[in-house]
Amino acid sequence: MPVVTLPDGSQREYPAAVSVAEVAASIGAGLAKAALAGRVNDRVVDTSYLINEDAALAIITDKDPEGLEVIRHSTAHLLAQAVKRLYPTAQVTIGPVIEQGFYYDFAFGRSFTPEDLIEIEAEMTRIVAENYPVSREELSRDEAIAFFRNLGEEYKAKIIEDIPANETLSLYRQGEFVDLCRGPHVPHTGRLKAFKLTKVAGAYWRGDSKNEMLQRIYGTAWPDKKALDAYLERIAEAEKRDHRLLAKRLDLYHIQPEAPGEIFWHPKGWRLVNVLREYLRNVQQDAGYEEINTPLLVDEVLWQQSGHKAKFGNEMFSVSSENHTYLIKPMSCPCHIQIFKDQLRSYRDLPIRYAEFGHCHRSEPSGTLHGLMRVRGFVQDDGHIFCTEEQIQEEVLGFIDQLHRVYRDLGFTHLNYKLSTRPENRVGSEEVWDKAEQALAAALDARGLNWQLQPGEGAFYGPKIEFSMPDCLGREWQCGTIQVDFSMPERLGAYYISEQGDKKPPVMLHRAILGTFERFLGILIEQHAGKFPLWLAPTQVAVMTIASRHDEYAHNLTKSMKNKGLRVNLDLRNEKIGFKIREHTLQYVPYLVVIGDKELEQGTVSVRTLAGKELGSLPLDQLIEQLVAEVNRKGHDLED
RNA sequence: GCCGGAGUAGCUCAGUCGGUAGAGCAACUGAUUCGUAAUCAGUAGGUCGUGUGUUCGAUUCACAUCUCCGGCACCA
Repeated sequence: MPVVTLPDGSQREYPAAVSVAEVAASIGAGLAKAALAGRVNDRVVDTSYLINEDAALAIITDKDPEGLEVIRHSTAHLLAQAVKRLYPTAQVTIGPVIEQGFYYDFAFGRSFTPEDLIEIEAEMTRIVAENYPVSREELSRDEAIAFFRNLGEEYKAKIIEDIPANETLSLYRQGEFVDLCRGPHVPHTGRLKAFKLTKVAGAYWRGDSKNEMLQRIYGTAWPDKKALDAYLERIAEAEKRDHRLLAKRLDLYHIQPEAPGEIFWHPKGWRLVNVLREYLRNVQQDAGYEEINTPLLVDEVLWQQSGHKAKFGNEMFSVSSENHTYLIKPMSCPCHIQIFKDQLRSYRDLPIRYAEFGHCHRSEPSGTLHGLMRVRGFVQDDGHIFCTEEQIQEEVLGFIDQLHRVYRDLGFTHLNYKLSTRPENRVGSEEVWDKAEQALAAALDARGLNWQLQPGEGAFYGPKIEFSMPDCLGREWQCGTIQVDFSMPERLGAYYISEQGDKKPPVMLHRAILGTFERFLGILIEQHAGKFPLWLAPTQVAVMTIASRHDEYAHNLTKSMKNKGLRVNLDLRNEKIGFKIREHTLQYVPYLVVIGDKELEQGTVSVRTLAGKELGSLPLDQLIEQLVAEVNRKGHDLED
């Protein structure tokens, strides 16, 4: 006599074991129709699940996040069924739900083409129309292995072999198709109404590049057509923010085949870089850093000592001259240590903070290059803090605060925090790694930040906090970082004299706020969709004349504004004012100044904002004052 | 690096089932001196990513190669 407790607290008693679907039906026909799954005592189960003792139950529909997940998971099965019908030699492997959709990996003799996707999708629609019930059955592990071997599904059998022998596995059957799966799934294939296959790609079996490559098909699925269309439109909109497109339109940089992964910065893009650089100089100066500069080419001997050569030799560019091989620096830390150890340091000197806008190169694999986000030549806002163990906590906290200030100034409100811990390939003792990892975790906790652990993802010399942000399509990129390093100073023979008079290696903190100017600007462009706040905008003001008799006046006021440090573009072309307004608007210039007879007579300027708001005529001095104030405010709200 | 897709004028794209290519915008020239998102007319512009092969003939077919795009693996 199970008693079922519903989310509103009400209870229903049933004479015998009852399925989730039957409970839903006993509540109402609408709910029975909408039920996709059930949550029984916090476990998500099929609607066919039998409740035989007292339990809490929530009926899951497509309004619940779990419901959407079930839909996507079942759509992955639907995809696999369609593929098996059309291409019987394809073998199924795994088909998980991912953010916004799902994928399924197949082992198949050839690649799927975009044309195949259309046919597969049509077959999926057919299977939906055939409306098969989705049923669950259980098998022992060994039975399951035999079952899939018998079907010729070698990959599935291999997956099951990795599962402990005593476990019972569940299979899901819909029509002729059977797949190993934990579930739960929708009750009928007819419940899958809105899906789209989005792309094909290769993917390594078990995620290991030593293994063969499988064929992965990605798709997305939603409760109804409207939600699917809304999603597709959202993606299309997001793509318009892509920094690669905007940068072309705004004339910021280009890349060409002779220098893959290297940026040709155009004047306007370089202005952005310089604005950021000057801003960071000030921030770092305030935080007690001294700016230094170190060589681009350094003898490979140093990289051997530091450990870089052994771990990352393949990714470093090299240059030979006379009898030496020089490696182009992939980072600046060993060089900073050279400056530290160039004189005898005392504990009284610590912490020593060095900063460098370090121009580095890394020979990144060709397939990874991506606009400004992943390049081979870049400038890091690199910095190293040499300190004692006791000073670590304070320095890490100070850095996090400093980073937050910068990100806020630049218009970011949200970033993701990750703690990456010891990788397999590493230097330093376990004890030292323990200390370093704990120090970073403690700092994150001290600031009350929500962070995610990434085991094994740390640098070879130490763990790191990663500060990352998503691009316009949701791909995450690491920007800022701080890393604790107990090893490299000692490897390179850097010491200070402690209070007790003995030589000790300093702790080294590697840190970057932006990470690299290139990647950060990519994110920044997408964040603002190319419409930069005044203090960052490459061109802040466009001055345009109505007729050539206004040229001299326009020249003079442009000069006055430039003298106040504003970046002004003077447009004297013989074009109609509407044409000029349009062009500068499309270039996202924040302030447009129009000069005609009226302004000439009154000694004023007519001002219009990028958003199309007319500020009317005002004296030049007043405009300059307003703009300079806005620049200094760094775009923080006018209201506060 | 691996799998797949793509590369035609400065940009966005059309086209050629093998007979050396076309539009819009931009550029240039001329006219227009104009008040808040496109003034009009004309001109010029391409060894169809690169190389090799097949062919009477290749931008089109084949092979190789480079770069870009989407994933995968990588990311100090």
